[in-house]
Amino acid sequence: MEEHRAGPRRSEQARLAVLTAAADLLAQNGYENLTIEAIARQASVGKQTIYRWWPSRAAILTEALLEGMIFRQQLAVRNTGDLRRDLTEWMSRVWSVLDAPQGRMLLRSLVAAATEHPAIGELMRDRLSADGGIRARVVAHGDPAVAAVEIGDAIAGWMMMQVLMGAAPTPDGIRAIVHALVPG
Amino acid sequence: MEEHRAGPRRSEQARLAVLTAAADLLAQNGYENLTIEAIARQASVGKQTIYRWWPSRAAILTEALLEGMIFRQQLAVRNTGDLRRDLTEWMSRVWSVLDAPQGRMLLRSLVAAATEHPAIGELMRDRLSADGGIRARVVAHGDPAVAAVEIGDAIAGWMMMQVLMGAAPTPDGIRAIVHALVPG
Amino acid sequence: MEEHRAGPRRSEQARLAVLTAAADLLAQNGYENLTIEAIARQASVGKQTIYRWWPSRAAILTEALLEGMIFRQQLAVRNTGDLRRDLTEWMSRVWSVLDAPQGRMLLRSLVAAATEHPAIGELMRDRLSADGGIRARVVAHGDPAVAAVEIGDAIAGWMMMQVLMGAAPTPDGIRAIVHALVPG
Amino acid sequence: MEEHRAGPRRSEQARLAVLTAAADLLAQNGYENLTIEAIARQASVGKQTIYRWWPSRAAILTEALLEGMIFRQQLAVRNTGDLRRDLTEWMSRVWSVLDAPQGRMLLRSLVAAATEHPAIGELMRDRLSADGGIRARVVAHGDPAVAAVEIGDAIAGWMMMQVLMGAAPTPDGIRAIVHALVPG
DNA sequence: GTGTAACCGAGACGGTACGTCAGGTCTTGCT
DNA sequence: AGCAAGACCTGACGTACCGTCTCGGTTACAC
Repeated sequence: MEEHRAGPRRSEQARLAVLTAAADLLAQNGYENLTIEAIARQASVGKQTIYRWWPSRAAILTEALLEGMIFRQQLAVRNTGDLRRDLTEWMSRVWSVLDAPQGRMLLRSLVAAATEHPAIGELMRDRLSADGGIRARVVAHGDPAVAAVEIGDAIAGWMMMQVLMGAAPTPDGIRAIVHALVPG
Repeated sequence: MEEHRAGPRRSEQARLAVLTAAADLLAQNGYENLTIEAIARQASVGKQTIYRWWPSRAAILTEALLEGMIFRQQLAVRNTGDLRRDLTEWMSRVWSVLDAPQGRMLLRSLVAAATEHPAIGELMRDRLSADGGIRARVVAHGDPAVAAVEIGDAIAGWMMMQVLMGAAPTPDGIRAIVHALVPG
Repeated sequence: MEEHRAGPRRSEQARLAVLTAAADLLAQNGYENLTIEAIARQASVGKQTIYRWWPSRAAILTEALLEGMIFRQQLAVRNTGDLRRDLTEWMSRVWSVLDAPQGRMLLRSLVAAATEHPAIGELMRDRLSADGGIRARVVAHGDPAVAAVEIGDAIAGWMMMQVLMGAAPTPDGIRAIVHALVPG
Repeated sequence: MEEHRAGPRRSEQARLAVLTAAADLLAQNGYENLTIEAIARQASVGKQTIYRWWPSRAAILTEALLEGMIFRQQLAVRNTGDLRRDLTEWMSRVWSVLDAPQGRMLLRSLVAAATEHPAIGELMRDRLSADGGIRARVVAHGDPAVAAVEIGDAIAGWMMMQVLMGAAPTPDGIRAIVHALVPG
């Protein structure tokens, strides 16, 4: 049975204002400088409204990620039949996004958030492991299902590693990792 | 020519006390709760002594890593002739270290620190990419030099990814990623 | 029209706790050793609560003075008809207060505070210049109104001077200054 | 018998540099902002040299006062035969000195220093109580010796009071206090 | 309609940590 | 042994946020 209750329901407007503000501030200042007070200020929302609905900074970001307010792009992997070429091309596109003014900061921030909240790690993996039908193609390629998952993680992990080291991945690097992971 | 100056020199005792305290507190409380004040307290050192010599929390950790106060283990990759088996065995050993009471927390903390300080990312890569002569063996295996580097990063990145997602890597997972990266 | 605002009001309890703590610590340790942190600690109040409402140490003392938490005594000048005798007697009483265990320290502290905050100087003048109807009597005595003010300041200034020099005023000294200022 | 000792004697150059620096900084920044470190820096002197020879900030100022580095002016009271006129004229001159750019700050600073060190109070009294032969003239005027001292203190105290209250003394005020203290 | 209970914005509260400044002591190499 | 330089530990500074709380105002269902 549903619980019936008087009074107003949760304000969708406030919820969206918070998520938007959080996403904006994250891109501008990085995770370390993302404070609840700043989010409340930017969103013109009382602090209590935030504490009422979200248990942590990371929870806000998780929701913002799920709402598509961060990493909005749905980068699909094309299918030309050549898996290596498709993956290489897809990774290049992902990198061009991350190299945009605040892309690096954003990814670094999300990694930081993930250290506090595994769910964010999973969301990042999903965004960075080229999941659009790739798995089936990897399996079709000859690798068993379990390897398909691991290969996705390796791709995502490799990209994270580059960002954490402040490295700018070269076309050669991308080609090499794809060749190593997906034998022609 | 050396610069000669009168007056007291930097206190090696204070330096080591700070690094030790930082390493201990990191393992106990995680990076988010690692404060300069706590380090100073634990090390019986004035805050100013820390601010005089280190520009940031992350810089302290970098130095502690380099001094071998964190991840002390020198996990060598054995050479039985079978690269896949050697790597698999090495990764399992690394994992058993990370699964020790504070291993996971430590790695997560270092990832968080790396988001603020790329040098820490590089140090982690070195510790996690099985660099002891592996590169030569990978090259001997048929992959070009560039791929050897990328494969190392992929291994390290994959492990970081598992930790961030809170996943406990299975023997199957390890075997799969090694198979994917190092064709028999 | 009054300004209406939602939200919590200023806590009177915190305000009084701060003023009381400040007065106590002043009497115990002197102005030089009166720190905001000690006041906050003693009053069980956050430092920010102090900084929110008072711009300086001296402002806290001013308010404490006005609230009668320092120099609580309302030392009235009696009127026996003999102005010289009344003033002499009043100054002796003031001195006995200042000679009490912490009286000297308190006055010295207030002088120190006054060097940073003229308003405290004015409050001290009021407390030390025997203003209760004296002015009218001085005027009635033959001195013009302006001189009445100056005579009050001279009395207060003389007492401050004695305290600053660490001197213990003698009955003779008091009698002499009263005679000099108020011709019989 | 004199104690013979090896090694260099106290450096007069360092001593004067410290006193000069202290006097300059006092006039510029006020007593509250006069720090040992700033004096050492300004005087190009090691902190230890200061701590070796002076027990406190106030002791430095006392010595600087005695050396005539502060309130250098020797304001003499003239003798035209009219004591009231002479005192009034002298006080006006003192005030014009105190009203010079840093005069007020200096006096306020000295008062603050006196709260920590009675000797400074006495030095100020000497400078501000018109001691040059005035005492004899006051006595000759008919007041007993003790009153002469008190009258001097009252003059000095009155001036301090004006400075502490941030008041600008008017010619009328000066005339009034002189008339009150020195009956024609 | 009218309670009434939960929502909302604002922001004060007791705290913790920040990064800086100065205090007073100690150490080093020079003169 | 005095000196300039400056590292050391200590502790206060004034600021930024934390997470909790208290206000007045505003819905929106339940009676």
